[in-house]
Amino acid sequence: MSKPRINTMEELSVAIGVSRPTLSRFFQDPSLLKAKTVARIEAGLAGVEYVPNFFATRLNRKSTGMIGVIIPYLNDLFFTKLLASVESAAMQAGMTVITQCSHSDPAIEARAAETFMSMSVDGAIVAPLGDQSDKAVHLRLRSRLPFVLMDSRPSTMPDVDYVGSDHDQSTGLMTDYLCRVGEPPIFLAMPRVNFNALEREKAYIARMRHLGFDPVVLGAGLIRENWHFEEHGEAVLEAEFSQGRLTDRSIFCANDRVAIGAIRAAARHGLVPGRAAWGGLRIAGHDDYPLCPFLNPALTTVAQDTDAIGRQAVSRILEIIRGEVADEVPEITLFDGQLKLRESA
Amino acid sequence: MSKPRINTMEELSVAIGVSRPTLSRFFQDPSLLKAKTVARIEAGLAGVEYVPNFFATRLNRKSTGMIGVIIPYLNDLFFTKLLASVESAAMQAGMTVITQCSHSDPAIEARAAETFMSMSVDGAIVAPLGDQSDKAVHLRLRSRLPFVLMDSRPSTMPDVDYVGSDHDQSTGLMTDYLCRVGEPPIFLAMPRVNFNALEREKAYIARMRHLGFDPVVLGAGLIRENWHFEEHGEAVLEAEFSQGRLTDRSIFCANDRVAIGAIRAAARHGLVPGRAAWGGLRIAGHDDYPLCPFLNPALTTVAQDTDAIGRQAVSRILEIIRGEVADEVPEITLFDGQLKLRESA
DNA sequence: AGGCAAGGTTTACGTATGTAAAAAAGGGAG
DNA sequence: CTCCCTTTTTTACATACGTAAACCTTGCCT
Repeated sequence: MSKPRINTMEELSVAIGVSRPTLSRFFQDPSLLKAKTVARIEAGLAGVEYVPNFFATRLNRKSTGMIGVIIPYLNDLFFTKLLASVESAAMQAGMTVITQCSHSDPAIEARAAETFMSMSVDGAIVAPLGDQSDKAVHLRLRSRLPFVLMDSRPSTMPDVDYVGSDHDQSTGLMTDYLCRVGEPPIFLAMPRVNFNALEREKAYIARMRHLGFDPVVLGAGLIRENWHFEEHGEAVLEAEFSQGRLTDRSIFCANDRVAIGAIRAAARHGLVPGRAAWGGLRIAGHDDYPLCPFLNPALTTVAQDTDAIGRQAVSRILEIIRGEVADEVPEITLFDGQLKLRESA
Repeated sequence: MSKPRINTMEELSVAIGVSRPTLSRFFQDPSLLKAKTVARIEAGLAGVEYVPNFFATRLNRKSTGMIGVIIPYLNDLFFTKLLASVESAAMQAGMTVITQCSHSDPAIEARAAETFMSMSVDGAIVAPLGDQSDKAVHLRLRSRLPFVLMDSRPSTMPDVDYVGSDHDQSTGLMTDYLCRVGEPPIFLAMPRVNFNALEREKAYIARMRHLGFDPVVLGAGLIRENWHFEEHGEAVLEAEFSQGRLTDRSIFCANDRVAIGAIRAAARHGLVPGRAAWGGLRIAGHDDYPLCPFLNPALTTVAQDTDAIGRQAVSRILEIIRGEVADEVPEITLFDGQLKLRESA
């Protein structure tokens, strides 16, 4: 019942009665052939089990049609959203995306980079780890193939193509809002797993100073460098609330997952953050994690435009691949954040 | 300053002064060579920029050392946890994982399968879509290479290797618990995006009958086939609560994301689910989504052992790859769920 | 010194396809 | 019917490495 299996183009050519080079052209671009020939090949193909060999195909081509993406961490909906956006844009451009997750381990990140070079991907989009990232790996990758950083970047690589959010703007936006309608906020820092952590902290401090308030950063001391953000947020605020401190303050969390932990800590102490709530406690986040609207209370936050970031990263890497860029002129694209006013602040 | 770039093994062999076949053996297994030779090659390699060509390497090998994984949806922490577990197990076995997400689109799933066949992955682990999945695609993949289904499976493929949770057990566990300490639960169904949705529903009904209670399934009518689970849970219960119905009942949600929406709906009506709470409303979930402990109230649920599932899927595919199995004897491995008693029920 | 074994080198062929150039076939117009 | 143009086939070579067999070194042992 099953179709006869054919392993090589050679076999296929005798089975269909068309020459192998013609088949080769057919698989690359059927429009190069006469409609009649195309029909004949397609008919033959329908009665047969054949898949062209990926490796042989790419071996002797200039372009592999693949773009490699490295993300630092999988169990975070922010990165999955970003990845989905990248994949969608790449697919639309006819590219195959190879994703590797570095699992917050520099060694794995390096191995992924090695794999990409070995596979001659047409370009690489990398969301780096923080200081742990081996800069030499990024530089080596960049020297070998089109390369763009995404989501966060080291301050030591200011001259590399980069697509991300404007954290001065987004953090400023939220700081402004919180100052305008209530007590100036305290900043609840996040683990320093990437460069954004520090960038947002700095942006908050700068904005507060600009507004004439004293910045206060919380939780920077006991920050462990891991991805258990909720735990971190809860632990820091639990320590405060249990001493009766901060129960009527405004708390701006470095990201939504920290804020989720913060809200949890508040709940354990019978506190309900939110403008209308009794007591004056407010909690805000950053990123617009998909679950924000469903939290209790719904989390006020500032959204990163992950869709735009993903699309722009792909669009930029395609430009570089196609050589449509002046060399040595890296492009930095920053997207604005958008205020999402909900219940918690 | 940068090292001279070398593109082929041939070039490398003249640069180092070792024959190409020797280099080939070096890259595959240095232990085949004398320590002195290995040292010489490594020294040469250190002064040079060379990465073996992935495609050429795999072209003429029997094994590619890759295993392909298809997951249906990225923006769900359950699948990312599962994927992380698979990747970790595969890496430990020295395999490279190629992940493709079908984005809940059968066409993309088919394309991913095609890619895997084309790349001659050593085996494929597939978490299928629901009824939309093209069964022919799975069967074709299975006929070509080692294949195991993961997480959910169609009832029409009972004779295929499968690793997942025992939903009769897990759903029964929660049903038992809810019946024992309170009002028999209503079941809040989830969108039918995969086969687990229906399987859990059936398991609930069977267990309720067995306990002598009348099963009641909610939300099965307005189920849209998409992954907006939280929205679904909130909408269904909003409709009930706003009519004053179900406010003192036990509600067993088909998964945690539905439960998150359910809790949200409750909160909007001033209801706080939980055993100790006033009113008697209880809400429970399924899966142990990573955020469960941080919800307000913390969600009582039954955990799937994603780590075991991922490891077993890899371990099984490796068995098949190595031919350590009697043919035609598919293995079905189901892991037990574990009750996670928290606050909401 | 001669014999022997281990490790390396040479040589040659295989892998499945891309690609280019020359030769042949086909089809339409005059 | 013949010429010309387009499409396809033929032929040949390229891609980067795996693999096997025969040959050559080297060093050790007797």
